[in-house]
Amino acid sequence: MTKINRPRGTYDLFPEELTRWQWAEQIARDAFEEYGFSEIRTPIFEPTELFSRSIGKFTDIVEKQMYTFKDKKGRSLTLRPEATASAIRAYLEKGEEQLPKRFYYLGPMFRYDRPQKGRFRQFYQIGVELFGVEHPGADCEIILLLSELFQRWKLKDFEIQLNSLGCSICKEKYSKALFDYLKGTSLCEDCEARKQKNVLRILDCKNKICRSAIEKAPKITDYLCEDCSLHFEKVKDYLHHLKIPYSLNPHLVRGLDYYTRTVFELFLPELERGIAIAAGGRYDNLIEELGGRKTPAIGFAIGVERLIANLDSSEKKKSPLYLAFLGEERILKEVMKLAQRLRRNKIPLIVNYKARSLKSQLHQADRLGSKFVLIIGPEEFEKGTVILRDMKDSSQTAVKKENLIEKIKDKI
RNA sequence: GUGAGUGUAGCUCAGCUGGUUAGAGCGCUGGACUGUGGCUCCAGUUGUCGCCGGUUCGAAUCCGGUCACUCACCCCA
Repeated sequence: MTKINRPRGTYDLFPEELTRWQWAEQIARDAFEEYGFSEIRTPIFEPTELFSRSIGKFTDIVEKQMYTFKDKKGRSLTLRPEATASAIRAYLEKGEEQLPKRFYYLGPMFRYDRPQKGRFRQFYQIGVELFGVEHPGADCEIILLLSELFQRWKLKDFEIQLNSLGCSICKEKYSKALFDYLKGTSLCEDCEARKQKNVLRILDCKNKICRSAIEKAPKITDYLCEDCSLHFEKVKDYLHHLKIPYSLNPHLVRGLDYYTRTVFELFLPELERGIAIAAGGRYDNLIEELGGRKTPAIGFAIGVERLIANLDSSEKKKSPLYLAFLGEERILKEVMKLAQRLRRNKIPLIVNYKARSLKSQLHQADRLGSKFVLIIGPEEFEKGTVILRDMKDSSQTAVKKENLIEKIKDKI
């Protein structure tokens, strides 16, 4: 039979790697709870329209990266490419509750894209959403939380880039100004198209032609209305006050159309070609656009694969005990009974069932990383004892079965 | 979507410009060591040479196509 392989852009996680994932996830969960965020889990697929309406019809994500399919009744469904829209949908569907609301989530997202380093078709995001606080303190708190997380993950060397896109009026005004400014300048093919559909994205283009065209272009922060400008000043002020370093990047826009006012991205310097490892921003119009009341909101998402790839702490998994036996069936049965007793006392262990040389059993225990091995052979069987072998220093003692649990418990 | 590189044993890879039995290390199993791992030595074990087609007396090797993986562009977290 021919082997079946995993789909392109996906990967399998084995126990060795998962200990790092679990470590990182636990740190995130703890931090979120401390900041008053609670977990939310939403479906992995949603009506296609949820994403086309929120992310923006002319974004790459919606135009060419979604896993969209029809179910048996002909409904168009899409594997979620991100989670903000889902969180809002869930919040609205349950019935808008008292604000503010703080959610966090953790789970796989899906984008049909050519895989490469740090980019997968199924990838994990950890993120938070805060609904219902317009105050710039919320922006600061969200960025503080993000930076706190990276410190706890022992990645102190990050850079947070910050910008403000303003409200829809500022955005509109600036878009026009930028459009006018770019009239007559030649841009790359993609940006020529963006000019019509979404001018702001040109700021983000890495093409040399566009970069030089943009260099002297008006800055969006000069086009903010009084409220938005004040809001942005406050955010920066609070960040200073809390000593959270950031750098301003007036070219920072996001790939999703729903952002307003504060936007930010987090980079690690070691990461070549500057891909963001986490990003987020405010989306004050989105909840309304998805059918709710007008509700200010802000959030971020972290790319977990990119995060894990930068962790160096290799948390060691503790290995179970290994039960070896010598002789025939009745001794194995004795071992199985013993295993049952030990497990009931919460001692993790692995039983060897195959009657093979003690040498090979110890070899296996060594490979598995067991710190201790229990051995029962005919001799021990007769005497009602068990040999407890410490793999580290090769010392071993014969222990009466009755005392075994105690003995093991203070050793491990 | 565009471009480049790579597909040979479970893993990492060698195999020069085509030549007959396709190799090494690691791993795995066993032995030296009759009930004691990690070191050493010895033996054994493992292959549609990614797939399809072409050139040739002969293809892992050359050519075309195809698929997969990796990396970069693009995009994004």
